[in-house]
Amino acid sequence: MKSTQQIDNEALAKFAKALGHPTRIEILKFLASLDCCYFGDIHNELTIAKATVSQHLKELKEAGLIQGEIEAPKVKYCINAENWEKAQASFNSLFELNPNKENCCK
Amino acid sequence: MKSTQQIDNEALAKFAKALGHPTRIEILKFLASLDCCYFGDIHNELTIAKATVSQHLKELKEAGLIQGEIEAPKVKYCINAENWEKAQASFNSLFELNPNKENCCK
DNA sequence: ATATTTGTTCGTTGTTTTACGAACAACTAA
DNA sequence: TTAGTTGTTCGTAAAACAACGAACAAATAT
Repeated sequence: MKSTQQIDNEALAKFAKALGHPTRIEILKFLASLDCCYFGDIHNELTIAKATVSQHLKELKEAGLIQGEIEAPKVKYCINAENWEKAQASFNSLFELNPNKENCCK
Repeated sequence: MKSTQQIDNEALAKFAKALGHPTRIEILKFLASLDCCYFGDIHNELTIAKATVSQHLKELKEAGLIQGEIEAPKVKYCINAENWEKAQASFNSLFELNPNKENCCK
């Protein structure tokens, strides 16, 4: 059986992995700045093919960081506020460990 | 020419990518809890081949999150405190964006 | 001098990621 | 009914990732 610790590590790693691409960071910052918008708005902000944008949005959605809703023929996207806070808490708990500032090696 | 924004996104994505694997999270938490230790101590904490551990350490080092020093025949590792704080600041600045809690879609 | 300990690097295997164009589905407008 | 708009999905290709055993390098111990 998995320990809670391992589960936490996996949850954090999953969020981190979703944040691990500049385009996805850009999308998240854009969404956070607007509350809500359509696929086309996001695509306009970027310089990559729509198929690629769609793929990045899918990953962010699967990680739980955003959510989308069809508003035909458009698709509306926004940050998933609940999971956004969970992610924030996860990263905080990692960085709060605050390792010794005197590095023991170089 | 790249905008500062893009550079920031890349720096953050680089940190996030390094954090994007449960084993690497585990390594970082372990290191943060001890100030410093040897490769063997890290390997003992995990249940994977030493070649794989070495590979994960290399990635964490390339992301700047840890540093290592040879103390023959052992290798000492620790968190890179300076970059750890930079990473913390990067994630903080992302999550501080604090998107609207009223999700516009589901 | 030889064997042992400690980690890294190499080579391999299979999986995942990133990016794209093209095809498609679903709705709207003419 | 037909054409246009909006995004997703499919198929593909190249690169990166994850994991391993084996070989190796470098120092220490015998």
